Amino acid sequence: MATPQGCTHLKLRQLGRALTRHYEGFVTPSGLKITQYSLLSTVVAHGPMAAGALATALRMDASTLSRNLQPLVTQGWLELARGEDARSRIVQATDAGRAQRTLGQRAWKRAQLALNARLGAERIAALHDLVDDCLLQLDGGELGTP
Amino acid sequence: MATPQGCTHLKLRQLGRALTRHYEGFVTPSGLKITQYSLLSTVVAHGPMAAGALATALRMDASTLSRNLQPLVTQGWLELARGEDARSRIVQATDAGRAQRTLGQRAWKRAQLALNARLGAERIAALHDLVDDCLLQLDGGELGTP
DNA sequence: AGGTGATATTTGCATATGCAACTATAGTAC
DNA sequence: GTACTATAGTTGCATATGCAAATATCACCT
Repeated sequence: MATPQGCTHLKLRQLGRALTRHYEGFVTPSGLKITQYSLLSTVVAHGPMAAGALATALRMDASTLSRNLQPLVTQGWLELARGEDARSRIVQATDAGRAQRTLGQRAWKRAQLALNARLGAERIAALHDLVDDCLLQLDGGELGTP
Repeated sequence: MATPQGCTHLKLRQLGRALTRHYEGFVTPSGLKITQYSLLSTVVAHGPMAAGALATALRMDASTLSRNLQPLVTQGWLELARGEDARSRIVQATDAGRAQRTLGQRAWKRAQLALNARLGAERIAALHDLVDDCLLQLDGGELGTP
């Protein structure tokens, strides 16, 4: 029976920082930060969606999303429209946004393949499965708070 | 042969955000944010160390560390001293810092055990191993940049 | 219609993150 | 000993992150 040693959060953040450096090296030259690419790409892939739904999909606080959208709106890659419900904002990509996403996607693909090569595709696939499992578990009952 | 699907960085950040919420629920009441606890705990465990060494240990940019130290110095938990080399700053814990770390450690332990229970100790142990492997690989040659 | 509580988003505040440029010091070459 | 280079930290800038509170709107009840 394995007993985990050390802090999961710390380990994950360290790897996160390392991965950020890795991806930024490939993606930033295309004109997007990797976090911005994730956002833009999600909207393009999914189509117009309410801000709240986007935040939920990315498991991000709504206020964080609200601010993270701003640089992309300023660049003219995303725009906010009113939904039927006047409270909600619909996030949608512009033509320029779709074009930029295509650029970013190429850069992201190179980054991902380089990562697979560096760490081993098997290891990455295993990591993905494990992370997906954890996310599913955590999405369930929010019983974890004391 | 498994081919990884999706973006490793995005998955990891999503899990990171979820874990931050989980740990903060336990650790923040003790007076520290989880990131600050990691920093304080590392310094207490290791003893006085140069800022650069600490940044390297945490795989964090030196400028990020420099700023992250400030809240802890302000609280009187850490202090900066001059090293033999007048360029370097030695980071060390105060008595209050060691006491605060003990408090934080109890809270962290509860958070970690709750996480183990929630996700399964086996799964957490597997995740730790995988993350450690990745970190080792990435620390090697910085050949990943295009 | 008016009041009440729920929902969707944004703003205030504090912290985290990293790159590039800057400062200060050390080491080295001449 | 002065000039060049390397090293250690900090500062300017931009972005990312989340909680609590504020705002706007909706849904429902009376």
